[in-house]
Amino acid sequence: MACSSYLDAIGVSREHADIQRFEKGRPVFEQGKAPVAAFLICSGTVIVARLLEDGRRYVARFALAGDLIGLSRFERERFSAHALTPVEAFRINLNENGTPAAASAHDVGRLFKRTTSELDGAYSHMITLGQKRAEERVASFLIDFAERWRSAHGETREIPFPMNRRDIADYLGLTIETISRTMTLLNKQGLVAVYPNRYEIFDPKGLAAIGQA
Amino acid sequence: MACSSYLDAIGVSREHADIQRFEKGRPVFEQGKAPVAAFLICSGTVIVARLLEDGRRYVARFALAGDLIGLSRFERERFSAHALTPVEAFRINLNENGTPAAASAHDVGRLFKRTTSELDGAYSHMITLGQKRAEERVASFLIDFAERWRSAHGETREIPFPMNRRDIADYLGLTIETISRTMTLLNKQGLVAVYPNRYEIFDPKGLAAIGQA
DNA sequence: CGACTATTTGAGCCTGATCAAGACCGGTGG
DNA sequence: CCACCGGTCTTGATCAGGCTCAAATAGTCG
Repeated sequence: MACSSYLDAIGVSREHADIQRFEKGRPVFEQGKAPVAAFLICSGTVIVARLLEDGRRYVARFALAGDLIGLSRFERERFSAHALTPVEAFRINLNENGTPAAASAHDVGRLFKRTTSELDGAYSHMITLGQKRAEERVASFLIDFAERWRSAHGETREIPFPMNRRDIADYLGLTIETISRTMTLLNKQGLVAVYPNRYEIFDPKGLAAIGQA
Repeated sequence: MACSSYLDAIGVSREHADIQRFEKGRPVFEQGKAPVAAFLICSGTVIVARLLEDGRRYVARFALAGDLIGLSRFERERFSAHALTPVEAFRINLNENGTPAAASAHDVGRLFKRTTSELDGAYSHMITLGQKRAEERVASFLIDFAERWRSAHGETREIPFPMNRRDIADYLGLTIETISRTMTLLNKQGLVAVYPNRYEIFDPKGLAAIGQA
């Protein structure tokens, strides 16, 4: 099974990783509860989000096959993770310093490298949130997600939206109306074709030029 | 010297860490150049920022004594780091997987934990950028920075601004004018006293209530 | 003291939020 | 097969928070 190659990539052996299945809509872990473990997504899409006191929601990331979630260790989970589609994931038990139980120094090194690149991704997303206008945000999301989707699922012409507009809005710090309007705009410019639950990029360069930075 | 306790915290021994001094305004490392090493700030303040093609700037963080910078490993530095004040820092050489040369598994574990908490900080800042209004952003910055300043320099009534308004603006995704106006507002509400290069918090709870989330 | 820069303040505008319909889509049952 | 229904998405009109442009003021350093 291809999934075990993901395990190899972080240096966790099969016998330390239980595979777990989640139906669409089910929580993988929940904000406020005691942390259970990290999960290595094997198939499907997971949304990682935090709910603020006043009801606003902040979406931190969309995790695809090959992605690790639930690494940061605190007394309570800071985020909820939910399956946007049926999900298969390896459950990886962690010891109290946040490294996988039964991992070698070399493996921790690989995990560490992964974490620093997640950190880099987080900083990139901050730029999106702090400095970009609506059109730029949506364009970079469409490019970014397509790229990640393809690296997880292979080259496909069309990319699905496993998430809804609300999810995208909360991820990009915009409203659903602005997401919709902006996508329509990019559509009319002939850069992409956007449908309710999938899209296709016609002009990657043009889109990238807008998403830039 | 107190600084070496910072080294202990990440499990790097004195002999693997050269101390280096930077004058105010000097780069610690520069965007686009080949990465040199990580630095553990020992005294002073460092600003970590990225310049976008179109001239916009994004400030990722302000690093104080005890903070580590330059950990993420890529072919080229993604950020520049500059001394906002005179800075002393330990230079920590890294091997290609991004872990300190000559660190034990246990030490890498500690470093790893530090990185995950930096990641958590990054996610919190994303909330600030994606979901908060100007007043909320400035309030949380003032609280946050005061807290970090005090944990690095001890309890002081007044907190200095080692950075200028432009730096704060680029950190919060706002303009200098909005920073200025908002601070004046918080000032008039009696929550803080803001001067050009220092401030004092009068009502931590009230300020926190605004900065919330 | 004077030149220069950083910060504050002011006025008007624009982007994206809000409020409000309307269209579309998928599923269900007659 | 199609009418209906609930939710999601799109589109429209208006509003407001924060940006832009502009000028005054306050610091800073020689």
